[in-house]
Amino acid sequence: MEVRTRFAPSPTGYMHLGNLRSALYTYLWARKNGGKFILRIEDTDQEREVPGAVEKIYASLNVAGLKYDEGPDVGGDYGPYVQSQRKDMYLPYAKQLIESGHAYYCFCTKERLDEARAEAEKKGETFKYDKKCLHLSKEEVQARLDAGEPYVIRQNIPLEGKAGFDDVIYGHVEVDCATLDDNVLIKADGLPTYNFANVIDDHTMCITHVMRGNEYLSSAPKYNLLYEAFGWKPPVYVHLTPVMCRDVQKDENGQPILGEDGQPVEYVRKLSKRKGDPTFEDLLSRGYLVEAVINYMTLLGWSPKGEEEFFSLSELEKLFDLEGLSKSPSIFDMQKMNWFNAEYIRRLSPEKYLEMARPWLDQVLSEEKFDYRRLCELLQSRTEYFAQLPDMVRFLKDMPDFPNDFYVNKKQKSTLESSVSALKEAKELLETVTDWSESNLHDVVMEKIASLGIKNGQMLWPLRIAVSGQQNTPGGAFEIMYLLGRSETLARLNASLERLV
RNA sequence: GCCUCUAUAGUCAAGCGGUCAAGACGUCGCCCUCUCACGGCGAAGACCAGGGUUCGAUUCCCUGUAGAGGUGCCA
Repeated sequence: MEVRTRFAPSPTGYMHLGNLRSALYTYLWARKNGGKFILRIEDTDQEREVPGAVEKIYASLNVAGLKYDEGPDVGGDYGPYVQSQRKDMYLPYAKQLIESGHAYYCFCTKERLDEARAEAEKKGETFKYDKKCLHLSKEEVQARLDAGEPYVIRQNIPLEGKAGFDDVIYGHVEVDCATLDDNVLIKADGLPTYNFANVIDDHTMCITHVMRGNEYLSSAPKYNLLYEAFGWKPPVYVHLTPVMCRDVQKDENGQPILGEDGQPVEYVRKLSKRKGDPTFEDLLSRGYLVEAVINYMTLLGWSPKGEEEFFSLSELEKLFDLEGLSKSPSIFDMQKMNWFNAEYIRRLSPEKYLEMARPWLDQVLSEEKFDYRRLCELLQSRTEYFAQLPDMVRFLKDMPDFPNDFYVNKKQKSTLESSVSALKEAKELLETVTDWSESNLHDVVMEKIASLGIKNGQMLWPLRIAVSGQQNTPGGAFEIMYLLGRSETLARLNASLERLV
């Protein structure tokens, strides 16, 4: 049988990284088996509808390279692929369940239920609907329906016995029916709840593997009861762990709460856009590479067989398996994300790097004044993500203020005094130099160092400081001087020397 | 509170009864070196606790603890 998987987000906001990873695994499993990957939009909650969110989903899947075979904007034989457009499909199935005694009409008002819920909570009990409407006579139900009274349809869960299902990752999961509530299947507005729609849609769309977030693990037994009631074969369930984030506990003023040891109290929570965690789009806009994000996210919660950890999407399509999925939530590690990205950046061709770096360099420099090609050679191994670039090169445009003790460096045997004399020598020498190529600068300065009989660091360290104003720079003194050009270099050298004497 | 799931270094994780308990990020040290990176070499660092089962448990079972999820006419 053809494998059919689906990614079924609700259009409530952005593509966060946990969602991206679920989509990724779902996509990979379909590809691995030569099956179909389907996009379905779950928009049955009209109140939470966010305009433009659906388009964001399309766009994100598109840039991620997760091409779906069926979906709202690409069509397919099992449409529509938007739940609100499938509205009329659900009621007949619900009525079928009513006929077979697996569901029933309920006329209880929200107010009555809220009260009961509050009361149960006060007593420290779990609220369960009391099945009041289950015991209504057929005639009464019909009469109230005819009178146009608002109603919902509830699942009739047995009072006793067990309900369970089999999950590829978690094995057999089973609960007592007594702990399960009679969930609403069809809401008063006529739309199905997720609890109902997922079963109907997955079945009618012939989904073979239901891969979805872990948050459905505890309600899956109820869904299986529904499959049984219909006499349908349940899909293969694969419940995926969420992506977590470590954060510090804050009080109502946003101040960190300190523990007994005086350290902020940490806790683990799901990645959240609202709490400032990056979304997929955020990472891309900061200059992370799609391939790096995909690679890292895949490995966060899944492990391949061997030692290799760099994979392209098409390699993953062959390699991916369900066995390597982990059971416990994993914490998103920005440092490792950065490392992966830096690694991908280093593997870029110089041309590609230049192309990607250019807009970021343009924010502070201009290509007419600076040799971008040379600059990029220096920058490539130092870039974790492109958004770092403006800060890294700003000193080339404007000479920063810096304290004179920058010149003092024990390891380089550089002191204020040695710097003054070295810089004087350098100034004298450089003023005579006309061939401002990097190699010539190197040759003449090294020659001078040799003739003075000093250590390289005693000349090169202060020289680099004097023309860059920074202790750390991408590249050394020769590279910086070359990039700045002759007149700017000499101007900076003079100014720095003046401040020193 | 109740229900479900999870538990190997700071993080991601391999392991699936017998291992000196892989590997990667991060950290630290050394080398390279005019700085920072890159690169090379090396180091420190883990089986949540207590009971079982077994000749032998990180691995299987139970209990506890901790964390996560659920407990919605949200998904």
